[in-house]
Amino acid sequence: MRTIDDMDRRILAHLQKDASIPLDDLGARVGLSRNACWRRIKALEESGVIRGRVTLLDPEALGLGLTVFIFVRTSRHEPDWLDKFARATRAMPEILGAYRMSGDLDYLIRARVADVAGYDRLYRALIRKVEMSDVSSSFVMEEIKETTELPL
Amino acid sequence: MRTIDDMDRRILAHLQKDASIPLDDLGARVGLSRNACWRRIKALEESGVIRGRVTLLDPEALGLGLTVFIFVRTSRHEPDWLDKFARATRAMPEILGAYRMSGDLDYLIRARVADVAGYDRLYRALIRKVEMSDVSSSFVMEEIKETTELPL
DNA sequence: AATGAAACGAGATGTCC
DNA sequence: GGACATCTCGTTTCATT
Repeated sequence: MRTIDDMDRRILAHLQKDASIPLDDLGARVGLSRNACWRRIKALEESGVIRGRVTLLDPEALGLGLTVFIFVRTSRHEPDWLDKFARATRAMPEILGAYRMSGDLDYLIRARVADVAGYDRLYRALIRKVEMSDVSSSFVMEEIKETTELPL
Repeated sequence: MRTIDDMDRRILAHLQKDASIPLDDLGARVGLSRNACWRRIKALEESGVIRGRVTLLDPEALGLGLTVFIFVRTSRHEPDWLDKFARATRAMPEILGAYRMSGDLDYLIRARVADVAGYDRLYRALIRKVEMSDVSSSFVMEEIKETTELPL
């Protein structure tokens, strides 16, 4: 794996905020020439530090005004169950995140839907696909922070 | 606000996955000329549907192997407290998401840290900044799904 | 081994029909 | 939607330290 130095971090910090910044500008900001930047970025891509460049959309504008967290407990702890759960959540586009947790909570799901009716559809589809003993949901009233930027 | 039709959705679906796709390829995939694609994208940017283009990084490669969810209850419900909480979470780069919730849970925080020691530092920094009556955390054992793609 | 200057070429941008 | 001209910017080459 590539050793990431301070200059890499500075470059990544900028790219995390805005991937469409020209190499000239980026170089000027971090104090490097255009192709020194370019070489580092390419190396970071090849080593897998950079996962990709994506376009971020406004959920509100797309009619996805409601974020919901779904807390799941299950009595079934076979690997088979996890497999089914993983396939189900990955196949449902409303589900943005799914996590197996420590503690007494077993699984946590983060999803985006239009409204409460949309949540209900998601909920029904989910329990139809995977057996769950205890499901409780909590709606996001206010999104205080939401970022894709990792701490560097 | 702009009305988003089916063609817009198809374009956005591709851009959400990969922002660096050439306009020619994008046009071929959705069945539109490069020019038509370009015009739509520009309109979607100006109307705010497209928020921006960012680079996604690999947390593991950056030594951020641990995702943690922090559940917060507070006895203080003045707008002043929320203000302080919002400023604190926004200022802490380890915190990727912060939400005011419905139900008996008051606030939920999603964060990325290196390890349990890193979590402890974050926890201490947080309670030093904002008064909280009840904080409990749960660590992510397995990231089953994590995406920035919204359902279209 | 990493950098910078310069040249090259692909693709984005803007305008025409 | 297509065709065009222009120009920015990613990419390659090479010299330098």
